[in-house]
Amino acid sequence: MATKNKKMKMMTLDQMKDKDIGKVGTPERDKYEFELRMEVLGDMIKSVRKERNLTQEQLGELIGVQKSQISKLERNTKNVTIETILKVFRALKANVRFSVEMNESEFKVA
Amino acid sequence: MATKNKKMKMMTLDQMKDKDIGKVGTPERDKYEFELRMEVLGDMIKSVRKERNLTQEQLGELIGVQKSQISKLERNTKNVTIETILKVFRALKANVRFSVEMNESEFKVA
DNA sequence: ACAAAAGTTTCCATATAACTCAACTTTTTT
DNA sequence: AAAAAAGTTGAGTTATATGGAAACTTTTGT
Repeated sequence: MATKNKKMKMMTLDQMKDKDIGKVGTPERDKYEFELRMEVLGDMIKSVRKERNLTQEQLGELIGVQKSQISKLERNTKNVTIETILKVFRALKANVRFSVEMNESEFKVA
Repeated sequence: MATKNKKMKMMTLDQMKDKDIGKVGTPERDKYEFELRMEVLGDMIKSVRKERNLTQEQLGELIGVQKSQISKLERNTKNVTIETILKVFRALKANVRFSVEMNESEFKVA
């Protein structure tokens, strides 16, 4: 495990990538969340899928699409719609949350 | 203000709606974030736009689209792509974050 | 080293998101 | 109460996301 603290519930995707999600099998962790930047959404899907021990084909079956479609989503070959994102993560029993944060300072009225 | 605590940095969209974002002008708050559920993304855009004191037309100009397009986005007439979401919030100088949380328990391997 | 499984890529069709323009409605201002 | 500003709606166009099928490549297992 990359982190020292056992109370760790949040991790970035980079952290995830670093330690390779596949290897992490600590059973104490029954629920956690991690953030992601938009560009890495595909990696996000892949990570969660792996965590669920599913192949692209199996995930595809859950959703009702071919494995090639899953591959495309994971590899970010297209700009993706919200509906698709939700569909995928719903199948993976994962909740998606969006958050928006405003940095007041940076905005100047024209 | 709907909340008692001044350290409040997180609020749901429902809370936002309740108190009408337009009225909230407390200057102490230089940066905050709130979550949103997918279905209310349009409201999210509207709220942030209002916070920025922009009209739909002005926001449209920033992005390079007509005000009617902004209206449609705010009114959730369509399923929207990530690119569009990012484009809008980027114009509003707001950072979007997606987070995914897995609920281990709910998943059963078939 | 071979076979099987998993993942990727290309070509293609179809559905729909993104967008404009113009007319219309609602809200705000004076 | 009128005018102006802001927001909404509908019709139509264009770009592109979704998806399938099949061949291909990479990885994993034996």
